[in-house]
Amino acid sequence: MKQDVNVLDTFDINGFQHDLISWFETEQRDLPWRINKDPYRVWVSEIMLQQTRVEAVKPFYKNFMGKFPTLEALAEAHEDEVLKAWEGLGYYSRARNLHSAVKEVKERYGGKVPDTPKEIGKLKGVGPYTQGAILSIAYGIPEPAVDGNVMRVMSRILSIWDDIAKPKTRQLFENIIREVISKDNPSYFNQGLMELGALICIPKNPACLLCPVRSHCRAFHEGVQKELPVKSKAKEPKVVSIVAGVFRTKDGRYIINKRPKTGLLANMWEFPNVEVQEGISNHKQQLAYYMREAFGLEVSVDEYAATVQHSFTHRTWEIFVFFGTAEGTIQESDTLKILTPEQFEQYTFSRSHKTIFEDCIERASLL
DNA sequence: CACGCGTGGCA
DNA sequence: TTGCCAAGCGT
Repeated sequence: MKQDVNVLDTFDINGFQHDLISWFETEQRDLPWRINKDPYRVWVSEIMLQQTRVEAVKPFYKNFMGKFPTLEALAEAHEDEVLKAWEGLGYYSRARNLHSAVKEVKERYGGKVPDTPKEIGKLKGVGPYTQGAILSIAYGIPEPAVDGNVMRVMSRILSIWDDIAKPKTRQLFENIIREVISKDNPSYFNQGLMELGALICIPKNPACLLCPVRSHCRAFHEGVQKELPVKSKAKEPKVVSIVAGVFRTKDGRYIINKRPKTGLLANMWEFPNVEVQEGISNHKQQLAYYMREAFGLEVSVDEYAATVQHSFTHRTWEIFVFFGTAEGTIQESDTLKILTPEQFEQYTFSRSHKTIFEDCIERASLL
């Protein structure tokens, strides 16, 4: 523990705090979650901002707060409504965990967001970063909120060469922040570090000449700001081939089904599809076989429609899409629906499957 | 600890 | 066009 903070032995903590907070006071962006310090509003913003850019979050946040303006409103909503409001933002378990945690706060804490690390850290979806962010921003409690920005900024300021991709490194920075955080204004200190990381101390080509704390920056003085932070690379995403069917019924509706409730894109709707087995080249045959085995449906797989590429951080989908038709009466269920194109609006899809609809529905209707 | 989990912007 | 991310968390 003491070893962690040896890097601070000759560091001007007070000067750094002052220069950082002064800069944040005048230069902070006007953002919808900075209107007040309502812990619920701060909480929602912190969840949405996980691994997501400010510009992407803004419209979702405004819409979400319009629909669920208070903790009680969100607690009383149905999960489907919450997920619908999250549609397109990504990382959907964030929405489910937030909803679940908000309900717990309502029931266990009478609707007041807890203000201790112990209690708040137990809430679903609230990890070390979010815990510190809510405590410092909403309650003014001097807890570290170490995210990617903070690790990048502080590794440059203190010239720390530990690999920030390693989980252990986050703890090193938490120990450092505990020493350097402003006890008078932990909210602006933490937000200032993140704002600096977003606007000035950016990953590539940091704007050091505009930086309010460059006089405190060891990497700048050593001329190594572009080599920090050290971050090892993730391995290559694997390519998964998928064959999917846009099946139309006689009355012009389309078959969709619901994904499993765990794993990738849990609970989202999609066109029926199956991973292409190694060594199988007849995609149409495999899809027809799958429809029979999975849904008990006899379908005709007709013409090739398109190949849709969709990349995740950890995997790439290569989706071969075919048009087809389904005969006879089909039994709808909780996980199988037959929709007119207009009805698609009411169901939640991932971006990749939306792409398929937009590309294919129109064309299928012309066949 | 390593991995799974989305999306859109930008060089 | 392709690669690299951006205010992490759960398991």
